[in-house]
This record gives sequence, structure tokens and C-alpha cells, in this order.
Amino acid sequence: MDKPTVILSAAMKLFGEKGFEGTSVRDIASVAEVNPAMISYYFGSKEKLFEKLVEHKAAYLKGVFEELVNNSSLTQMEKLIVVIDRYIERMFQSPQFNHLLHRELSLERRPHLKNAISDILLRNFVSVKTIIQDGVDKGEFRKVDPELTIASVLGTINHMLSSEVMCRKLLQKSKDFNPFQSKKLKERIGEHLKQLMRSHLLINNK
Amino acid sequence: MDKPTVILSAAMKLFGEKGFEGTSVRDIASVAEVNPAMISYYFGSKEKLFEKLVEHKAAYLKGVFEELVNNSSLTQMEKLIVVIDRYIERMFQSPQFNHLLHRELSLERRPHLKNAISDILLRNFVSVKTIIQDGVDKGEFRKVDPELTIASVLGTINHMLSSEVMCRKLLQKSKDFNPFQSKKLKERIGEHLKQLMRSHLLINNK
DNA sequence: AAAAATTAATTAAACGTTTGTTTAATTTCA
DNA sequence: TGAAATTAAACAAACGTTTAATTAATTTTT
Repeated sequence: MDKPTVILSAAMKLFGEKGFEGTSVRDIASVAEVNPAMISYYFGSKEKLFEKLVEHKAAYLKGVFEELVNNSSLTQMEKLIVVIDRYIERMFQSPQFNHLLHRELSLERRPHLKNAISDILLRNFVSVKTIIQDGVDKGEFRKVDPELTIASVLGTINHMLSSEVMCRKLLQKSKDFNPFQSKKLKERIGEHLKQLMRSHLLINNK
Repeated sequence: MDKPTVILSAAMKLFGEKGFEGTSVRDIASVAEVNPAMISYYFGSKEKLFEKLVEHKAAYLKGVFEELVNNSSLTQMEKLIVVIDRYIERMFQSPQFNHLLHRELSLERRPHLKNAISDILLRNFVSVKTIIQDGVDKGEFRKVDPELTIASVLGTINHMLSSEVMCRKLLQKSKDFNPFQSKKLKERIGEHLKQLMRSHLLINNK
């Protein structure tokens, strides 16, 4: 790995754990095992490093559901299940990044970055909304509130995984239980959400 | 208002907007219109001010559902609806405080405070879990995952209101739309959640 | 291909601010 | 008169960033 990448990784870890303001340039340099000056050298500033990080990581989730929306070989519920599985997968793969995104959204700082983040998230949102709306129009789904239905799916996942400590306590697990490495939890969240969406959306639900 | 209270209010506002690390003692002093030294004088330190703030504000939500659980004049679904309404009410009353709590939970800092916060939230969680579990045992509810059902309720609310910008874009509202002052949005979230929970939980759901 | 010149990468040190906190003097009020 | 409240100033430490010097790598010239 070249140095800029090592710095980005260290920044990802630390910004995720301690937040942007809670992480110093020297912290990042220490974890990345580089000279603190290298951060200004490669990225210009701490804030630009942050922007680059978000931009770089967010590229993976830009419009990932676009093709799914127009896939005619699947029912709308099948599409929604794909969405659920992928969101869970991503959340378990890099929870730190999701924490970072939502934390940034909840702060009144760096409005430019807030806008960039919400635009990326919104694009996926629109895809999912279309899937639900199409389902309603086709008569496959009940007439529901599409926006809030999405909020329920994403909110459940985020709320469950927004804090390791909270998650452990909630599920009454011991200290060595790591939510993000638990395949069982992953499946459990998926099962719950699919069941929730089936009973919420499907008209002929047994 | 006496000075400690003014300081607490200013700190609430700023910690909510910019986070703990993103807010300086001088910022707080400026908003509260007091001398910066007064913060150390009254609270000892910035961190102790933060702890006092959480402790003070969290007192309002300590075990608020305890009596509700044992109320035998309501069905379990009616109890759950009370829970939903109260959560929404609280979220709309002081969204900043909720942001602050969840942001703190998602950070790897001040583990003592994280534990305190999760303990308070957990206590309410247990109440709601009991309501759902009792509903299942009584045959009023389907056999669902109680923990994740709670996560869906709270997660939906949090996800919808975690960011003003995001909320506006999602609902395609103009810049002057303030989610936290919209009675319509409040009712909309309530309606969605009640409908969601009815179809999810009730066995004889028309 | 070797030497020289040029650019890029890296470093330790220092820069000026800002940070949270303390001090010591002063004012306020009982 | 004495305790509490308030202040401006100063404190050391940490902050993000820049500088200037040095090493490493690359390109150009002979």
C-alpha cells in the first residue's frame, strides 16, 4: 500500500472511532506510521483528507440499486429483499463508515460535505422508493408511505448497529460478543426485516 | 435563569449542533454570555459539564414506561401506541439531545458516559420489550423478534430525524421546511409506525 | 551507461492559534 | 467584614500547518 492509502485507512479508523474533531493529525500519522507533515503534503489539510475519504469510500455505493430497479425478472418484494441484504452486508462490512456518515449528517458543520453525503444516500433512497412505489402501482404492495417505509428498513439496521455497547446490552450478550462479526445477528436482522416488510407490504400475506 | 442553567442551555445547543469536541468552552461562554472561567467554576471541567448535562436531561426519560407496562386497562397494542407517541413527542421536543446521545454512543470516547447513556436507554428498552413479549405470550401478537421490533420503531424515528438536510431532501421539501416544527410530519411518522406495528404484530389484522 | 540535474518524498523543528484550565485581583452581595 | 461571584490575564499543552533541510527517486545530459 502506498502512503496516501495507508493514511486514508488510518483516518477511516480514527474518524470512525473518535469523530473528526476528536481525531488529531498526529493521531492519524501515528497509526499510519508516517510523519504528520505527510498529511498536509498529500491531502492539503485535515479537512480535505476527510472529504477525500468520504468521496473515495462513497464511490462504492453510488447508484448501486439503479439496475435493480429496472430488473423485470424479479417481483418488487424480491427486489426489496435484495436491497435489505445488500444494506446489511455493507453495514457489517464497514460499520465505521456508516457511523461516520450519519454522525456527520447530524452535525451542523461542513455543510458542503453534508450535502455531498446526503446526495449520495438520497440517490439510493430514490431507487428504493421507486421499487416500493412500483409495487404499490402494480398492486403487489399495499398503499404505504414509501419514504417512511425506507426509513424503517435503514433505521432498523442503523439503530441496531450504531453502538457496540448498546447492541451487546440490548441482546444481553457478554463482553466478548462482537456484533459486527456475528453471522447469527446478521441473519437475525435480515429475517426480521423481511418478515416486517412482508407483513407491511404484501396484500395476500399468509 | 441562574448562570449554571444558562450555561447548561448553551452547552446543550452547541454540543447538539457541533458535538463535544467541536465545541469550545469559549463558544459556550459566548452563547451563554458568561466569562469562560465560570464553566470551570461551576462544573469543574468541560467534560463534567457534559456529564451533568446528560445526567440532567436524561432524568426526564428514566423509566418513563414502567407504569405503562403494568397498566391492565390497555391492550398491548394500545400500550405500544402510547410508547410510539411518546417517543415521537420527545424526539420533536428536543431532537438535539437525541442526536447528542446517539452520537456519543457511536463514538469510542468517554466509555463511562457511554455506559450511563446506554443504561438509561436500555431501561426504557426493557419496558417496551416486556410490552411486546407480553403481547406474544397473551396471543395478541404474532411471535416476533422483540428486540428488533423495538429497533424498528426507534430506528425509524431516529433515521427520519437524524438530519434536517437529509429529511428535507428525502421528503422533497424546500429550504424553509423545518422538520422539527412540522405537525404534519409528526403525525405522518406516527401513522406509519402504528400501521407498521399493527400489520407486523396483530394476528387478526384486517 | 555514468554523471549530473531535477523532481519528489520525507523529516524534525518551529510556527502561530486555539485549546481547557488556573490564577490572582476585583466586584457583588449578604 | 467575609464569603461568593465574576473578571481579565496568563498558563501550559495540543492543535493544524509550514518551513527549510535532507534523502530518495527519476529524468536529462553527456
